[in-house]
Amino acid sequence: MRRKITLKDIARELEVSISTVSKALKNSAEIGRDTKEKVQAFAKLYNYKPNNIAVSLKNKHTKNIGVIIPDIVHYFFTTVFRGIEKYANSHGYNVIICVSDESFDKEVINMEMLANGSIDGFIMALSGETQLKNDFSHLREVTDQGIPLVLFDRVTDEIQCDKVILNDTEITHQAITKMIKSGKRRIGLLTTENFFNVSTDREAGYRKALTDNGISVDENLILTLPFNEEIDAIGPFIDNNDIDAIFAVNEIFAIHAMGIAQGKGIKVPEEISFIGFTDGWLSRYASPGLTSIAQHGDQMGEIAAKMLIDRVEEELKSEIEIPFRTEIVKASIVERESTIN
Amino acid sequence: MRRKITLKDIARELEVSISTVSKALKNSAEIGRDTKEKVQAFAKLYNYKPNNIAVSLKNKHTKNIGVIIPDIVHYFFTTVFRGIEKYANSHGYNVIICVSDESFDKEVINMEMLANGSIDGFIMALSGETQLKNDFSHLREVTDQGIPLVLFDRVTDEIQCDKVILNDTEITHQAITKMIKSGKRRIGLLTTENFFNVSTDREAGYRKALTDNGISVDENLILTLPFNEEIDAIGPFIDNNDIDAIFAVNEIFAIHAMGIAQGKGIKVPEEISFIGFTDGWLSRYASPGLTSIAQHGDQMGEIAAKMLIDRVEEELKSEIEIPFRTEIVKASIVERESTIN
DNA sequence: TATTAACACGAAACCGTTTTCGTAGTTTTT
DNA sequence: AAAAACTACGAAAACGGTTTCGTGTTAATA
Repeated sequence: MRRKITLKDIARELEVSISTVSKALKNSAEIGRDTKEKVQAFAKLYNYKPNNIAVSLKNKHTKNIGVIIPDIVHYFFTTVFRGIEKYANSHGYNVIICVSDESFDKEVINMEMLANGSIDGFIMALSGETQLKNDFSHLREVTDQGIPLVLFDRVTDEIQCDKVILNDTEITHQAITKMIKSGKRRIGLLTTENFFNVSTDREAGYRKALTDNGISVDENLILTLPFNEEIDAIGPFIDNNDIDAIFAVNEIFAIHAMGIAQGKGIKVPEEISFIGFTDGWLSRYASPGLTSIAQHGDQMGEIAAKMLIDRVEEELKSEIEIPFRTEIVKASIVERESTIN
Repeated sequence: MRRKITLKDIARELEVSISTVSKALKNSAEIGRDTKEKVQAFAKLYNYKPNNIAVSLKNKHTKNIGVIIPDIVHYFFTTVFRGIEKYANSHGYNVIICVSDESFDKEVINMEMLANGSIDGFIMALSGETQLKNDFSHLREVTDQGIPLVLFDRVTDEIQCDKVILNDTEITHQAITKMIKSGKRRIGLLTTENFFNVSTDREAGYRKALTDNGISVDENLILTLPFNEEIDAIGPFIDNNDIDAIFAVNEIFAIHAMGIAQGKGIKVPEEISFIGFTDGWLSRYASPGLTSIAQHGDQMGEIAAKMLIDRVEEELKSEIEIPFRTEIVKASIVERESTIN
């Protein structure tokens, strides 16, 4: 079991000083040709790699970024994560990921674990509980310390930082308009408790699309489903409201509702059509295929990672403050067979 | 922008030495009551938290574990990850995750990035390319350095380390036997190139189940689908072979095949039944629901994390070598409507 | 009262780097 | 030939902790 070789080992072996070795390996002009070659050859031979931890301690930055998301077994978040990881890795950064599990406490604990030197900055989407409690002191704690933070998707106006969001309202407006254009009038909305900023935004798009098209909003057509998977309400909801289309704020609700409708023998999309948020595996492989809103998670992740890393590296070299930005990713509608084209 | 406070700051402010502060905060018996209380109060007031990096450098372990998986937008891997993260977090460890994207090179690069002090050990599933090339030198590199490694699911006999695997052969045997018991005789197998150990094992279970039940294996009933999503072959495969059941080594293949069969108007499960590996969202929300093999990813992840952390912490306190173990997780069959009960 | 033990704390080494600064020895300049 | 300027390298501080060991004070023992 070969132990890792250090600068000190090389220095001792080659009878030069540690500083000489360090400089030689960095190709410093201070060091003579022969010494450089000797050191570099030796280092290569013994496969020397600098110890990341020591470098981090010295340089005061770790090349790690912390990601905190509410859930990992979730299509959208995994695609965002993939985008983050891709961008980060190609820029020499590693990603430490923590799952808050929609819990405020876990979110706080995870942030505290990472905020003590482990990472150069955070990328996160707020947990459900955090949005519900409306308590962001842990975020402020972190930004006050000068640790860069990028929020994505589940964001808040309470915190001044970089953000990446989707044009939720707009894309919902488009989707609902599309349904109306295809002749639908009694369009149901399946949504979650509106402490989620995204639910609120999507509902706003829904309402505006209806009124813009001269249809008054029937509150009975808006079904708020609880946090857990309590979805028995969908059946009666469809039956009692003469519904001819359903827009759902997530894939699961949409697929579920479509399954229930099909079970009742209602024809999709002629009698009832469906659109759901998140263009994931379920939408793709449902039968009929589910028309859905592609959130371009990979793109959101890459943008978030770029914003964060740009800020981290800017802060290293200059003292000028970069203003906070909010980038908006444009969603798109992926048409499949659950809607009338 | 308050900077983080250090031991040195506290020492200066309280006019004691750094070592006294350090000991006081650790409640060392060496330090007097009054001094301890003074230091602890001050530390609490200014929210002192030790710098992780400095502690890591000193202690030579980081409380980080590295996870390398081939894909993140993938139900099974995310559940394993969730298990790892849960166990690790509750034991004070953070998880750095890298995605190899089924690429040998990325796997190597990721391992090298992390193997230089960033982590105390690895948990990984081999990339497709690695299994194809059969080149595990990067793993050996790491184990030779004494860095603990746990392989899960996609493993290899070439490397001596802890492993967590599924009883692939056995559960496939059970599933196929179940199909036979329900009257099926022409059972198709949808599989991938057999450089994946899991594909090989599952195929072995398939073959054995048939012969054990007195059915000879018809090689035409085994369809090997390529790495990408080239699945046009499924339609003709069903048509030409008088197939009455299909077992697929993953969820996507199964769902796809079921969709194609339904498109042809073949009745599921009466005329053709389906079982797929991975009990994910697709299986749950397909219509009819897909009978599937639950791999208990959370459990695999927790076991892997426990094996790794146990080994890391054992190595800290004693020099005795723990023998390598292979834990086998028992899959189970989740029955839904795509099979005859 | 002299000796020993217990107590409370500080100095310093150490983890593995990076980086500033000082200085022999050599070369160039005048 | 003396002064100035390079060249090539080493010593040492620093990053922020942990830990060993030494020591001055006080309390207990003989």
